Amino acid sequence: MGASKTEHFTDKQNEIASLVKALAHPARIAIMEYLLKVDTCICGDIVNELPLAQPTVSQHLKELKTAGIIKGTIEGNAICYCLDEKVLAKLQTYFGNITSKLEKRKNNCC
Amino acid sequence: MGASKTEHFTDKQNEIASLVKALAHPARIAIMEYLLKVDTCICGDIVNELPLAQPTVSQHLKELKTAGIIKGTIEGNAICYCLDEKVLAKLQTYFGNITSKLEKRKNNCC
DNA sequence: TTTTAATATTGCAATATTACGATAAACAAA
DNA sequence: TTTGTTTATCGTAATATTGCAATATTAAAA
Repeated sequence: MGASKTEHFTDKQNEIASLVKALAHPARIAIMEYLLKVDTCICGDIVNELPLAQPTVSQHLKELKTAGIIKGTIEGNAICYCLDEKVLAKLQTYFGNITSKLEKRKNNCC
Repeated sequence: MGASKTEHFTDKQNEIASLVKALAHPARIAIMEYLLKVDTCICGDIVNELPLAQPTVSQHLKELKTAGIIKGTIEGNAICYCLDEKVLAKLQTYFGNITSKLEKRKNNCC
């Protein structure tokens, strides 16, 4: 086994799980935070920012890109990366709905 | 390898990554949504709600519990599960900060 | 053209995850 | 006590993830 049984869940559940999975590693959280910090697209120095070898960083970037969290456009012989606002807004909305539903209910039985 | 190099990242980055990782599977998203839907602690029928075998569900519940997303209290010979509002609020705040920072910057160069 | 710099891909080893049958443990009910 | 119900754990197979050295690719610069 080892493969998730995605076919049994709703599209929305699979979508959220896949977005969240793309961020389920400290290196990818760090990449997102770095792209946020520099406050612009960054062309180049992502590898130098992380305590990981270049192929490893490249792999993490690929996962973020595949999930849609970041976008990368070729800029000369470097690549310009930035965050996709829409996709991150999706996550914010999702967790916002969850906590607002939880706040409304005040029967905290546990 | 296969093991994440968590020691190279900040505590906060590791914490968020670990929370997010606990939700990085459609079954665990489904469990969270079910606990939200029933609008109370639920004692029992989580296994019946999911298209997975009982040991598999038990394992997913354990991961959610270890990460702190859910709490489980023994209730007779059943177990009463519910969401931990505080932990989910942490995620909401995190993604809220990210999107609000992204919205402020209007230099969308990509 | 040759060199240099930036990024991607390949291949592989170590480890983690997912899933479930079998079984155990805990406890209520008969 | 025996039985049934609920949940956890063990063991194991299949698959995925993580990390990096080696190498390839791409394009600017010399």
